[in-house]
Amino acid sequence: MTKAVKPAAGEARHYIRIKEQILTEIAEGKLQPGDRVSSESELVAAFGVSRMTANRALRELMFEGVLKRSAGIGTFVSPKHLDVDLLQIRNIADEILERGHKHKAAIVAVGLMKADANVADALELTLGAQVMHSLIVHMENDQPIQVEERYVNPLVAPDYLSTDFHSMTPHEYLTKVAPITAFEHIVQAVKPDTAVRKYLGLKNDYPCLRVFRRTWSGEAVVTCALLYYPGAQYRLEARSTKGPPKPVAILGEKK
Amino acid sequence: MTKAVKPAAGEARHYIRIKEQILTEIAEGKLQPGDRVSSESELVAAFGVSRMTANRALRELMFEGVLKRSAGIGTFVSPKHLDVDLLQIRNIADEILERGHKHKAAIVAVGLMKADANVADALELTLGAQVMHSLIVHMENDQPIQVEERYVNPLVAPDYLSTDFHSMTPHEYLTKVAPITAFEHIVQAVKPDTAVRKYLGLKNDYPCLRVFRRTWSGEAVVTCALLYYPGAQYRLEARSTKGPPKPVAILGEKK
DNA sequence: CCGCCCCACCTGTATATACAGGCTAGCCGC
DNA sequence: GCGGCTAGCCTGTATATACAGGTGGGGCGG
Repeated sequence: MTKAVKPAAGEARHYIRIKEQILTEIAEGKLQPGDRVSSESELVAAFGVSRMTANRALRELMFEGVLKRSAGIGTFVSPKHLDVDLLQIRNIADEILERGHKHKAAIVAVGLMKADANVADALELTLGAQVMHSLIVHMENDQPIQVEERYVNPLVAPDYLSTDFHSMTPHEYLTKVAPITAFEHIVQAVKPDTAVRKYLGLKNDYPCLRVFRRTWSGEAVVTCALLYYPGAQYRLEARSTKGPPKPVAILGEKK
Repeated sequence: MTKAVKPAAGEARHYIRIKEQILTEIAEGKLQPGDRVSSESELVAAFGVSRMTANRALRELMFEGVLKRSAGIGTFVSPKHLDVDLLQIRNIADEILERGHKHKAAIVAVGLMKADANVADALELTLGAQVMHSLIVHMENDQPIQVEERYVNPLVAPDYLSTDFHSMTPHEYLTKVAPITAFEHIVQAVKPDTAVRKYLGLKNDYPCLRVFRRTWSGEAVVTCALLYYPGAQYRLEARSTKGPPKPVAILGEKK
């Protein structure tokens, strides 16, 4: 018995190394949804850890929705759920990176403009006030997956326009400048207009989720954004006091 | 040392009992946000379990956002259990009545059926278990505005099928029988299939919001519903501490 | 050939123990 | 009086071990 010792200082914890390896293999496609993952005892042999450590790695990945486990059978990769959101606003770049893919932003337009009635209303500014505007297409592995049109309140984030959106998403920048204290989402199914179709490379009648999102920081509206997701899912959950938020079953296009 | 033994058959697992007690004390207000929770070794003494078991209970509650922990200091109740009140599920009949319109339900199908894989998974029942099913079209001023296909867990609401859905919506009945403690929504933009198109009287390529909703009452899944809304909006908001989420501007099909 | 039982493998839970490292209060020496 | 050291409490991680209960396959007996 090799009496496996604590990881040397600076090394990642054992259970984290196991989680990372499994996540890597999923990201690289070596493990596909539905595939069987190494059992606890196989991980014990492979990593030289105790079963409790392997158990913890797998159990946490189950909590996180990555794996499904059932006693007597084994551990399996969950069906991919690209959930756009879960009650907190997530950064699309992070989500893409978590899936092990490459994020790129194509900047279509950035500049100043005068608020029309809709924009002024949404940002709670007066008609004709100067607002900042950006139109960005987010790509996952060079495939467009989100059109983001954003209007920003210059009183809250005056330096917005000088951000390098290739290295930092608008959302990332704004949450750094002004932490979100409230948000509002309005979700609709729409037929995208020709411009959006072009950006996303969609056929004519492909339905899109359109999310209209406003965020506040204290009393002020920071920004409103129009987000178009082709065929995406938009997920949220909540619980009142206890209650178990369980993983996800999709209940597909039944029959 | 009392050589604490496995819990007797039927009893809840030790770590679950600890979690439940803490959650109960939070629910009853004995523990307020920011309060210090018993340390692992105090729980060891109080429950007669090993520290690993107490650790698991606290760690999972941290994962679930209920507690915050920091080494050397202790474990504390997290501020704010996200504002679920704002995210309440509303009854479509009430909404229609609030708009001053007339609500009517057209009952397409009601009955028992065996759960297929998708339904069993969603309701957390075994494959082939009997579930109750209903398919209802909701009308606003005789215009169809929602298709509601619902699967109900008979263990929770055995009398579901004998409800008169003309005078009470399924949702209304179910919330009376089993108060909701958690829910999950998955929203997608879809092209509805021919059946749904027929019920809603839609043209071919009209995009629809499809909401897949599950609700829990305690540990049990009460129901899962597939809701189709033609061109509807689906709105949610939340705030973290204060922050004013104001009414809505739509920022329509701009340009 | 069919059915039943048992065994091998898997996860779920629990225990006792150990070492690490963060944090704080209090003591002790200068 | 003040600064530094230490003891004690706390969480974080890891190990070896044990028993439970679900699942499926193979072998054996009728």
